[in-house]
Amino acid sequence: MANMGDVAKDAGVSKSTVSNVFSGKRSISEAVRQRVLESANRLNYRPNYFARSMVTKETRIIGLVMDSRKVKFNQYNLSFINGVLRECSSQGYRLLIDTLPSSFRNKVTQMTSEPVDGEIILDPLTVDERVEERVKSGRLMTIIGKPPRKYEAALPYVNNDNVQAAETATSYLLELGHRNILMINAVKKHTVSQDRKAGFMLSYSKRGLSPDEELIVYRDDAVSSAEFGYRTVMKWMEKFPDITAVIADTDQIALGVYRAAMELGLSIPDDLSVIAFNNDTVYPGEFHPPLTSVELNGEILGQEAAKLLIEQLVAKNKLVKQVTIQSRLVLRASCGPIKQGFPV
Amino acid sequence: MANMGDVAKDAGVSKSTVSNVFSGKRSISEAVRQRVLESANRLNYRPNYFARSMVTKETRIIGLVMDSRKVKFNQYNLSFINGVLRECSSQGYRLLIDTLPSSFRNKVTQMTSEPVDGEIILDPLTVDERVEERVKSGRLMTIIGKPPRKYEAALPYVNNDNVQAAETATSYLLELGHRNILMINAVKKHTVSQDRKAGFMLSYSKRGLSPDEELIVYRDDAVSSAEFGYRTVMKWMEKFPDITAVIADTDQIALGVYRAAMELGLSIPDDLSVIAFNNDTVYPGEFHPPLTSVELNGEILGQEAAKLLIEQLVAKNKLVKQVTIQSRLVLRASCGPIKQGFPV
DNA sequence: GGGATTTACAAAACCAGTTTAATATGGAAT
DNA sequence: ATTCCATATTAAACTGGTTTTGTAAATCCC
Repeated sequence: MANMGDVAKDAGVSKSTVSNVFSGKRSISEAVRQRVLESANRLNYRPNYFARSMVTKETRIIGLVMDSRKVKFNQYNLSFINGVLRECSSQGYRLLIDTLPSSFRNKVTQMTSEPVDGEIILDPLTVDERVEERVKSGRLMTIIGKPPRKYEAALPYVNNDNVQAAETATSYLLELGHRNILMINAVKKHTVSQDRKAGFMLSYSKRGLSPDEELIVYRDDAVSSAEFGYRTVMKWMEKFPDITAVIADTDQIALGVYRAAMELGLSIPDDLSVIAFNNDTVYPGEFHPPLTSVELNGEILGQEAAKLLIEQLVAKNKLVKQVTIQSRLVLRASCGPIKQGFPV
Repeated sequence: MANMGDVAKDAGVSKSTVSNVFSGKRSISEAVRQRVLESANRLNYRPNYFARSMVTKETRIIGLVMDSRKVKFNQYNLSFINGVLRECSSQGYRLLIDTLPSSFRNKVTQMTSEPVDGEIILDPLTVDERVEERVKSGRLMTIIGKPPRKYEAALPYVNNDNVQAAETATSYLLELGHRNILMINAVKKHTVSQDRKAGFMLSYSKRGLSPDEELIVYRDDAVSSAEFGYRTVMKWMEKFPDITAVIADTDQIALGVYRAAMELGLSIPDDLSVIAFNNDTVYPGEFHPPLTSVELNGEILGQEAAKLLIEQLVAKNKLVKQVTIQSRLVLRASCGPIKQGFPV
């Protein structure tokens, strides 16, 4: 592979001239420019990515960091990624998926700086060592979701207003007369579950009510979403037969809820109302009856996160900015007023 | 940020000693090793990724190249990615998503070598400039799917046996007595559509039959999958009311087919049999009746592709290897024998 | 028309690592 | 005691770019 020196020699100019042709930083006469480009083309030369990055200290690569224990994107992550990707592509950044297990990364021989200008963190936890580590070494990042509380004021992030979202969903059901609402929440260690719980509680307390906290269930990430939704409803309905509504963490959970309802002979929405938080549904028309849901706009979140990060990268005077995307409740046909008359 | 020289000075050793501590290439006495590591830790030092890569000529990054016109992964791609990711993670490679539009990449000031050791190409086209370009500059790659014909013998790839898969699906329907089968094929310019067509035709011709070629429809990638499936069935059933079976490119297409069937008052499988090619279904239980499908194992394909690429990267004596993953027809409840008696 | 500024290019220093060649030390083998 | 060899360490060269500094020629300004 030809290098800059080879091209310089071939074109009969100095290395710095070739450099300036390719970086465009200093002016070069058109005649020389053409001669250099011609030589470069003949020698099939392109500037070495690393040599350049090493001295400019800029990689034009953004890292995407996910929970290091799982190495698998789900539907939920996919929407973020697509948003991030769109922004990266339009601003000329590449996206590096960071999945190396920390066991690997901590081996002395593997220990290196990360080849990125900044990173986007997915699925923040209430105590998150990925964040700790990056704060400590002063690396730039943006979080999708709410950061661990101790960094909430210090880090840029994009998030839905999850308290609000949960409150809206809960209030809708309360207004329909439901009182025993099963809340299938996100995984407990994820920050989002705290906000959802808060919104849920808030909605009750604003009406002078208080929910049975046993009806707040946290997802177990070892079980598949649909399966967890199914099992939870089957189990809880047995213990609390007066449940008349379910709020599900995702539409995939809701899928399991639907299946359980069918199996229990419960009609949706007559016997059971269902709402789900969701990103961009894959199969929007696949629920019968269509699923009432809180639209979370994952793709927008991803795009805004990338935008925010890149803004930080190019800014000289850093400032911590946080973006909130409002979600909205989309009414379809899976919720109805509570049945009057005798309980089942 | 501290560099190797700083650490060397702090630990009272030479730069090359520090280098060897971190690379593990030459032996260092335990006492010195500890001293260096301590200094490094105190100075919060880690070796610079680029400086190292520049001289070792190894990045331990794999590129994932998708169709540059679309900057969006679909469900179908997600399964590949997860497979690739799994392999990368276990072998210590990072994954770089390459989405920069060629308009960007071809600007002189943006022209650089790619910071990867090798690449995985998604959705190969019958004429594919991404492949051309990489072959010309001698870059290592592995393709998921069948390469353009002219490179079929020259490039490593992993693929399903798509001729076989299509033949199996078609034969199953022909054996059930169906003769007018609507084939909703992949996008025409994708190589996979050619193989699917071949298998479809082959199945007919083996029985001395020949299909109405008007019943082979190619997907339009401008329309969403489910929507395309829906529209196509609505349109074709009007023109060819004697269609009794549909083979769909993906399960998402099948979703649209189901919807169309419902709208037309056709019962599945009594009036219409449906088969889909699919990767890892997100909602396996979501079809009523459950969808008979050709399981394509996207995740395995992705993993094998990464394995194949990494194998190439570390091998001294290059050889072109191609991997075929057999798919299998999973019978569920969406196909049945053709109805006897009067046509509708 | 003479000084100031701009333009076009080159030489050398620099970025942060690795690799090579050279040297010192200690132990085993002859 | 001398040779041989393995181990441990270093100085210097090298990777392939960019940036700084320097300088000659061209253009600008009054």
